[in-house]
Amino acid sequence: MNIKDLAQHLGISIGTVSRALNDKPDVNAKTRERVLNAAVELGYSANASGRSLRRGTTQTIGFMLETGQTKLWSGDNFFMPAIDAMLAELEREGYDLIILPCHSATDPTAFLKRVIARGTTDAIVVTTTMKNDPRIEFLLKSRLPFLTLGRSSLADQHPWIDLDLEGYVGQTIRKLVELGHKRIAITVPPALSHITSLLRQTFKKAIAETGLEFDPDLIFECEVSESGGHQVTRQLLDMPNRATALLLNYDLMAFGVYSALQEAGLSPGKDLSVAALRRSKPLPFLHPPLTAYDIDLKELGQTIAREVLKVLRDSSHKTKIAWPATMTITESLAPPAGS
Amino acid sequence: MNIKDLAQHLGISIGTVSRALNDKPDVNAKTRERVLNAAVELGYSANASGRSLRRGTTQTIGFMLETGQTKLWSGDNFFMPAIDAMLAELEREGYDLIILPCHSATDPTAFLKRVIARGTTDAIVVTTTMKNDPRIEFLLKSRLPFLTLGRSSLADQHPWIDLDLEGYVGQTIRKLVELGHKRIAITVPPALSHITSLLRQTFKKAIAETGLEFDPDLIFECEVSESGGHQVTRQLLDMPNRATALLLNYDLMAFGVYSALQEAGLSPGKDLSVAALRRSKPLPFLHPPLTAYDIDLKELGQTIAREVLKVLRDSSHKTKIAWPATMTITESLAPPAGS
DNA sequence: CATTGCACCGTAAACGTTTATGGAATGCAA
DNA sequence: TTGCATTCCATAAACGTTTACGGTGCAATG
Repeated sequence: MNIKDLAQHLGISIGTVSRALNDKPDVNAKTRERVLNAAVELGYSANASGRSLRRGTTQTIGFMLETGQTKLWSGDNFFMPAIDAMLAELEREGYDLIILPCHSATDPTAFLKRVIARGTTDAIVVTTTMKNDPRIEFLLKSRLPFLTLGRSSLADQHPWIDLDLEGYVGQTIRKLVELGHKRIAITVPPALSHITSLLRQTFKKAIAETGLEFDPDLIFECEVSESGGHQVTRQLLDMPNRATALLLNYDLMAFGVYSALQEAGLSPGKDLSVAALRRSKPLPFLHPPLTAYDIDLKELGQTIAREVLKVLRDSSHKTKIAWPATMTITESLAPPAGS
Repeated sequence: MNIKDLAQHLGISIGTVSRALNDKPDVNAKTRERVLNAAVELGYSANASGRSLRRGTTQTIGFMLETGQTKLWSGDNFFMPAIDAMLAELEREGYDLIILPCHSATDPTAFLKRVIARGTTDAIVVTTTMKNDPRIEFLLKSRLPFLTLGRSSLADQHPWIDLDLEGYVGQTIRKLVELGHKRIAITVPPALSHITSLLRQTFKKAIAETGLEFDPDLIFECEVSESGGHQVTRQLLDMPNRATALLLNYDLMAFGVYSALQEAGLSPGKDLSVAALRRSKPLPFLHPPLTAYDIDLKELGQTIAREVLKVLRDSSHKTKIAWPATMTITESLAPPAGS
């Protein structure tokens, strides 16, 4: 089903068919209608290769995903609701979205290089951005518009959207201090990730701003999982001058935290205040429910879509968005035991 | 960076460059080497549109995903490890994989129609297959090779790979009967899904085969979530002649089951045997650990990739695979309380 | 009636590849 | 020397679009 077939079927030239389908001038209203009807009737859609070869544009946004990653930005079903929202937003502007999965064993930069050279997308959204990310150096040299989810060390040179972790940390700590806590702990993922150093710095800064004393031993670098939470809690409980509040960088760790507390005859909230930076999943069976930040993934997806289009249309546009979220405070936060 | 640029840079014709890059004959060994070196040096990859326009093939497999779906085949991070394995397998054969997300509000059949008409992929993998699935009727009429994950009512006419739920259910029930259980319950998702009717039939058949009496009241149609599990357990405990074993179609429901049991002063395993059909996530903090089927997602991904290529190369090839899994039996299965 | 302007349409070039075809150069046998 | 096969390469067509350009027919205008 070519444009040629369609033209033949209608008894007109392919030029006219193309103009009719693309809302160009120089085509009679009746003819246009005939063409449009025939197109839906025969199920014609312009061949993607032919069109983009001629146009020099694919009308497609790429969303690069590294399979085998389970960091803050990629894990679980975090992306699905955001992608759903992106799709709706992009469709209104006539763009498609495809997800480009990069195999865990292939070099992400080489992968990007091929994608760009082949011209499969007009712009690209990059996930799981790392602090020193070779992909970004490469993208900056290329001409392809891109937007990162997460910040790299070159954040000032490229458009990005990131969770406002600084904000979440600061707000939580202020709340804890307000409740009377003096020794506050935090978990951070193992070194590689940009998040690790960001959290470390932010935590230190936030503690300093409240006038508390900063103790590096209260930063726990640990596995991002349920058992990681369990382990950290055991460590924490064994400390001589132990913390009275714990800030988790991943909500599911709370399972481990809660169970470790129970094993020690302690209860969350009362004996140890617990909060998480981002709620990745509703956890209705944690008692008490967990204090955490709820992110509006739908709105986030919309924003990602809008911003990537802005960058696409104006390459000088440098989006920099620290994404806000609202903390839902529950009984997992309480004044420290002694007070 | 065209093939023309590359040819000019080397001082030879584009025809020779193309032949060199594609391992065709009629090109001097030295010339070929020069071309290949220049290609990597200048970062040349053939433009996708040009190539596939000429070749009539995109060397790409599509993986259709419906965002906003959280059924057995799509939810959570189920796909990621499988896709990772698919990528590795496809790469060896020179194929790429792209994920095609379909917005929750757009008609999946129309979406497919566009994808096919535009010729974006050479074959397609369809997920969240439903019992009466209009997508499949359409795909059967089209010429595009496809493979479904899950079975439709037209399963005998198209290639599919599906979880061997019949096997899992049968094996579990035999095990329970062996332990002495006489009244066994099962949960099924709300009606729409193919899985619902499949599970109903399979359950009935498996019960009959063991010689037990079939009681339709022991099939609980409920929400696929933690709170769904909670609700079902409450219902179950309130029955006069209550079941002594419960088979969950979704492992995370176990959170709700366990907590409802505890609230009633009962304990999982001892007072109610609990098993799940598929372990979607390790749940280290359930005590006792949950009996469930563990699926080898890596091998599954490899198989999906291999089979879709078979279908692509031989359209008469009709893959039909009920995917096996091994049950890990724990103390969540025990003889019924009275025995 | 001749001229002009306009609305509409067909023609052909171009996008970046691949590949069938032909042709130049070389080597070798007669 | 000629003839012929072989090796290597250049040329050009083709894939399905879009779009600049020119052309036709008709109405309006002088």
